[in-house]
Amino acid sequence: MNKHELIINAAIKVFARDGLEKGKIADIAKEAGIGKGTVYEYFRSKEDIFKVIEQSMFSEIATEFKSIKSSPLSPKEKIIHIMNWSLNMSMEMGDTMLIITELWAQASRGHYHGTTSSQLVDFYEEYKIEIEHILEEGIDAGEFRDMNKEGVSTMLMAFLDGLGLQIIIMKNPKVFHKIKSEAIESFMRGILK
Amino acid sequence: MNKHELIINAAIKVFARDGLEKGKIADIAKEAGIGKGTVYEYFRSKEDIFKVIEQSMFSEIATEFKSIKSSPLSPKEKIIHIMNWSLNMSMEMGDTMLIITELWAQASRGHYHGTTSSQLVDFYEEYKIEIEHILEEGIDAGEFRDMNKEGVSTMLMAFLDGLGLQIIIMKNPKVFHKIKSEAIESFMRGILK
DNA sequence: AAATTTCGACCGACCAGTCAGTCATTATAT
DNA sequence: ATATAATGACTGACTGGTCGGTCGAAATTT
Repeated sequence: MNKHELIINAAIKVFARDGLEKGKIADIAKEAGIGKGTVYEYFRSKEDIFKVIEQSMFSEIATEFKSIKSSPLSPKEKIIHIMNWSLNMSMEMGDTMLIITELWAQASRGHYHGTTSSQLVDFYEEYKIEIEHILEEGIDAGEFRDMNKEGVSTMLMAFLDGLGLQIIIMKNPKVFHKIKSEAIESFMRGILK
Repeated sequence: MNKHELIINAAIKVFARDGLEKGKIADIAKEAGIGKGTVYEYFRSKEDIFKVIEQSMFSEIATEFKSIKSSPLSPKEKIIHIMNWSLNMSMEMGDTMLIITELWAQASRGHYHGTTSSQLVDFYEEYKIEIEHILEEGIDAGEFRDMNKEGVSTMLMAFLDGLGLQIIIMKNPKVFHKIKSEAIESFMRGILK
């Protein structure tokens, strides 16, 4: 297999298990079945490896959003689709999802270190606006009640993050298949006309 | 001031700024205006300091819940009260709240390290049930629609966590005062009869 | 009330372990 | 034979935790 990818997959496993700080380069190398030095043939630093993982998560989300945006679904269907997709992703992505909590922790420290905007913050800003557009469409189309769009958009993202966290933390992801439909139902009731 | 408390306050600041791993004992000591050795007169280890902070967060929440439970509020009012209180806490607690993301990251790694249940997981389990009771009361009283109580309870907690995260990450907490009422409104619409 | 002793909170130099990143050497491919 | 890739022993910076020593205050003796 392509070494680059091999290292990334090993790193995802190790970071998910031990976190970004405690996850050792030596362990990533071992997990990938290569020597430690070889890791540095493909990546400048540990930070660099993490950045690539982060990037691939964001780009997967970006791709999905683009496809939703250009789909012929109604606003209501779009929101339901986003919720379904996001929750399925939380349930299926396993190790990669675990890394999101690392990103949250980093972003929360952003205040202090003058890192005015982490990539994650930019991400939230961007998709908040995307969702606001969908809500607007829905209001205009008479599907949704009138609402504070920024509020509801923030809510939806908060909601998906929070459920993602529950899924990651709790051991029994099967329960969530039952919960998912209730969650979507309940959220939609809150915004439908 | 009481040294124990002095150290804890300094540690909250340092952990919020740098995280549990990168936050140095030397910095905590400097922040507290004492020598490094003195820190170890009051705490066994860095881990120990963190545990105390964690504990105090949990006990604050436990106290509030106990008071809600024994209050004469209607189920609907109880849920609204919980949402208000939780979101205000996220907005006002500042540094202490930043530490919650560290807890999330730790808990998410729990899978691997056989730490079958972190204190955080136990916490979620417990309050999920508390909320289910309130929902049940509300259904019986005819205030709430019939619902999958476990699903909605999980949802509510996910929702509060997610909004807490948004508040922590985004720079402008003022926006949330506006959003808060919309969030509560929208959630309640989802479960009211 | 002055001198002496005891006490323990406080301190920071030090130690031992850890780990990211380097580089001389070896293995492999061309 | 040369170039390229892979390696892991090595290094140096870093930091959690230790411990012998300091010093002001409280207790005790004179």
